[in-house]
Amino acid sequence: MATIKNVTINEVAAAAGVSRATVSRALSGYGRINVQTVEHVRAVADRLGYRPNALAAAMRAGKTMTIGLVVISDFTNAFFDRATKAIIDQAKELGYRVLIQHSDEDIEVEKLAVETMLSNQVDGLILVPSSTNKHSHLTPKKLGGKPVVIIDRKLDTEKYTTITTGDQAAAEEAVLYAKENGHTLLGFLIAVPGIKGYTTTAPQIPITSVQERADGFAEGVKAIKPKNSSWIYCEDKESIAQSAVAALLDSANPPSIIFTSNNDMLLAVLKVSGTRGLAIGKDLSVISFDDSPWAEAMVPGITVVARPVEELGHLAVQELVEAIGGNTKRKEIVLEASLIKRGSV
Amino acid sequence: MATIKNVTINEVAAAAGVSRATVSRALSGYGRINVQTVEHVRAVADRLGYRPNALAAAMRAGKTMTIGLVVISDFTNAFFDRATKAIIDQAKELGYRVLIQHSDEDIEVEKLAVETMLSNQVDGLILVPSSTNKHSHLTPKKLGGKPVVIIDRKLDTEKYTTITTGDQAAAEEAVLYAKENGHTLLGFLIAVPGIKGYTTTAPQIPITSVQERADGFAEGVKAIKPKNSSWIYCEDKESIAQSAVAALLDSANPPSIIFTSNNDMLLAVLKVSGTRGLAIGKDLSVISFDDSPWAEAMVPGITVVARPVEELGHLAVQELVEAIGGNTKRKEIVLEASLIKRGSV
DNA sequence: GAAATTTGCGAGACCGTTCTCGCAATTCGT
DNA sequence: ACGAATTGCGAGAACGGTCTCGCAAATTTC
Repeated sequence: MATIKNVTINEVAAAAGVSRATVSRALSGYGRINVQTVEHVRAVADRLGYRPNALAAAMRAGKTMTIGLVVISDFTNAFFDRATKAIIDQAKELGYRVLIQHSDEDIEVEKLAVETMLSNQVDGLILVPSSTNKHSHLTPKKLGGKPVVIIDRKLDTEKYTTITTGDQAAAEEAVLYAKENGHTLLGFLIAVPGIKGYTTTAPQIPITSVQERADGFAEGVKAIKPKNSSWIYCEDKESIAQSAVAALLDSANPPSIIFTSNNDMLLAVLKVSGTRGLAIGKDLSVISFDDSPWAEAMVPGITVVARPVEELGHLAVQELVEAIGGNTKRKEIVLEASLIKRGSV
Repeated sequence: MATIKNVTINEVAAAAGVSRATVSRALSGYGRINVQTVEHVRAVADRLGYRPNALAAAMRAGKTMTIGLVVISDFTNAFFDRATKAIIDQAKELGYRVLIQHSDEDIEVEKLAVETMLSNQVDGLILVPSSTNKHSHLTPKKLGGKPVVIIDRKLDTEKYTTITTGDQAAAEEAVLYAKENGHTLLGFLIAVPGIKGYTTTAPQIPITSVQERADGFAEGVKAIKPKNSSWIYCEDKESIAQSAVAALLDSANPPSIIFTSNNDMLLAVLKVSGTRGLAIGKDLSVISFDDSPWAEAMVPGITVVARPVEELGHLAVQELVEAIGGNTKRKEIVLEASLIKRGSV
């Protein structure tokens, strides 16, 4: 492979007839240096096509201007893609680069990813945690003092800056809205990572945001006292989800509206109702979590709980950069989610 | 910010009572070294929580095991998100990390992104080019000999390894399929970056994949000789796209089927037809580019040209890593796109 | 015009690894 | 038992920057 030697600061120094130190001063703009020298060095550097080695600078400075993002990768759910984009762009805005790894909802993969990030000397981490209670790899000692911002979910500790959305209130609001529209037979389809198949008895939910949604639904049910409410907790897998939907629809008291905890579940509802010839918004209503362009464009539009994804991503970077800058104050930020009413109810 | 000093190889060496060189040998497993020494050093390193500094290693080795990905960010279109995921995961598989920047279809941003990547000493680049003919920033000299793999689109040169999908054939196939279904009034809605508003006269299309789609459609039209075919070239923006769709539908000879060049355009068609009460698959048919979970789940399902995104991403990494390894042979890989027939026609 | 201050720049240490070289100690061969 | 080969390890250079320190020259001050 073309071993084209990179131009280093030494070559520039030699060509300009000055020392390395002077070149560094000229290009980085610090210390005392003659204006003409600066111009001369700049010209020579340009001519040689000099490109500073960010690695070397980072080593000396102890800062890489890189942040690590460890995120679930689940792209039926536009949430993490949009968050990722927001994070990358805001990071660029603040002069940072982003290194990304996927944890795939697996705590061991997450640990490895964090390890990789730290080994690459990221200045800080943004993390969607795979587990609520397993965070021994995130202690300040393990992180070498590097700050971390937790997004989308909470941990069972208050040690870390966390940015989440208020899903419980929004979930409850969704249920109340269903009652306003005359629904008294409710179905809930909750995707739960880590379980196999589906079950009607509430399992341990390892993700706080999902737990919040379930809690919010439950609060709503308590408030509106519907004729019936059926709950299914489901593995996040297309075929399983479809069976779960079928089970809901085939039960003795089938729901007139189904609440889904994410877009995967929503798609399962759409698919099954589609094959059964049930018209969404007429024969069967549905409310889901997380908005997307297609939820809006569908006919009828899907009523969703929309979360401020871009805001969350931007904030995460901002908070992280502040923490990198030395602000050790822990924060717990909860952004507001809102119900967007469309034709699916 | 907690300035917790990282444990370096020097501390490990001191604690183990050996030299730096021996620690390095013990942990990296090269050179001549006593087995017991290895065990001892390993134990000490573990006890101290030593984490090698990948930056320092990279500097010495001249390799960062990091690849740079410069991609358009356009997430109505799941294409680039899926590709990004595939690339990150395949890179991890091969021991590489991924640094990501968005070019937003802007050549200047792209240049800057490439510059940043190189400054960060990536071992190679995967790039979705913003421009067909502006690639002076990609010459071997500018890249410092680092290899690059171009994906999704071609350049007007044959100097680079390129991985694309055969969109033209698939587009033509889509048109033929429309005829089979009795359509003789065709509408084409092509998203063209860089133009303002929409136009019915064919503009310069700066993206080869989009050009291919247009060409394929045109070939199809030539082959089936429909009663009428209307073309609209459109800025990739929601409101504009909707006006364009309205214009198509309000024309003297409105199409019975609309072909869209991407998902943004598809969504515009769905939205406008929705508000007008036109039933997709009955009153109006549609075929789009790029498959997605929701195109499948909709009722009726959307007929699409599906491109092998994950395969493309995997291949891109594989080819790049080969090139990093020293394989200088340029390749031009074209993957096959296929028509997935659903109810929207 | 001499002392004090300021200016501009070079020498060299340093960041944390890897890896070559050479040296002493051990093992081997006959 | 003595030279040859092998083994294990330490010293130190190198990667490409940044930055402190100190020195000489230029400028200012009274």
